[in-house]
Amino acid sequence: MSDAHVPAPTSRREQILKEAARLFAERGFHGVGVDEIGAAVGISGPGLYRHFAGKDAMLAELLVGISERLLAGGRMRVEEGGDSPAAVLDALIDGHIDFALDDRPLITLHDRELDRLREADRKRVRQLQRQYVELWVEVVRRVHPGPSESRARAAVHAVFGLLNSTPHLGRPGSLPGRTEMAELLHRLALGAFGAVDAEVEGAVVEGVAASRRAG
Amino acid sequence: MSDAHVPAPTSRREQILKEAARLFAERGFHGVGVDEIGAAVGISGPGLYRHFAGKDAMLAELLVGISERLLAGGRMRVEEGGDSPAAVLDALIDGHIDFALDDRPLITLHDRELDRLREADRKRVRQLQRQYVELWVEVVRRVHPGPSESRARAAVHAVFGLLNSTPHLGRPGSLPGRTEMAELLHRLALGAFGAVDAEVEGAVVEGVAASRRAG
DNA sequence: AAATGAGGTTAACGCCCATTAACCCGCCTG
DNA sequence: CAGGCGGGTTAATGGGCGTTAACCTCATTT
Repeated sequence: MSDAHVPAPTSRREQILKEAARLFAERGFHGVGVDEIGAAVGISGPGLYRHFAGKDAMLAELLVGISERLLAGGRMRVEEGGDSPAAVLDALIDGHIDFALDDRPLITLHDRELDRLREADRKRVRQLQRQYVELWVEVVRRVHPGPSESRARAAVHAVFGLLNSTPHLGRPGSLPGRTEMAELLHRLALGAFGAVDAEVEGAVVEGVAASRRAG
Repeated sequence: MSDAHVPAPTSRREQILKEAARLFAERGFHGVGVDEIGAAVGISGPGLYRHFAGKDAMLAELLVGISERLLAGGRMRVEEGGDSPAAVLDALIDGHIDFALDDRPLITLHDRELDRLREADRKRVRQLQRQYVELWVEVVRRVHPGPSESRARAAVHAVFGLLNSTPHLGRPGSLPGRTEMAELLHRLALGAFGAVDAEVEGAVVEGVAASRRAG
């Protein structure tokens, strides 16, 4: 999970990153000016250059950071709950939900502004993302051995979309609070995964039966 | 409002919109220049202003257009298959999947660049989106009467996230082809909705039982 | 007490880019 | 064949914005 338990210097740097993340998520990387970011932390304009090489550097640090933390968290959960695959999947889902609910701006940036990065950073982020996906795919396939790998991977992508849907919410009040939301998302994710190999009543789909035989 | 109901010449204008959509989705609204859009359709630069009032106008027309078509399509399906709620939900899901799979750029823009619109257009788009969501909520609640309205709405949002996940795909080849993908997404969506009120084995959640009694 | 450096400030520079001006050409109508 | 006018072109304009320069001021160190 997050390292919130460590007091953390909460230095300028981090404060800036936090505000920048919020602003980037709200109005897009190109849509927010350096002056705005500065204003958000009380200093103004080029003062940011004492802490970062430039606007791009902030985005890069944000995206690499989030990807690393997601992957690290996922690996931790996989190692810890080694007994039951289903329990591991539960843990992965909960972890991702915590992330989506607590760090909305970052989740948003994660798949919105990736292409604004320099080649090197972008490759690194993509690699981390891929590893995270594959982590999930392995666990999902242990719980649901039926479907082919490509189906499992597609399902994982889709469930990420589901879990990351919280940023796109409507007006507050029309939706459940955080704890109920977390529980609901968990259910939805499990329900989706469960449907990957389940035969929809009455209509057995060829591909599924075939891949199950091929196992 | 738009004069889209007129058959439409299918000419320049639409060609421009199509390319603009692609570019906006790829690099973001602020990330793509007018000259690029022009180049994509063979003319260059300010020639676009013979067809649109400005860059903003293109985005506005794209977003309003997509929202209107989604809502119109949804309403049509609801009216047509009036017999079984489950059948209507199936139709809604299929319709949305077709959209997500065929008009990826638009789906992306749909929830990425909404805030770049002028107040009036943005309000219109949001209203259309809300109506579309409520359409789904009603149908879902007919199929799954248990959960509260806010839960149903959250579930709909989440399933949208699931269905719209296709743009974020990895490298081609690691994922199923279009027809298998459509079938898989349909299953996942149904599985998710089915899990909204299903009691996860062993653990009955208070809220669900309560809202079911309250009907 | 002088020196240093971290962290700010405002002013200036320069590029990018949307939009506008001014001008052009070919078609279709009268 | 005159005259619009739809659809383009290139050049100019002007604002926004990232980045750099030059300068300031405390703390802390020596």
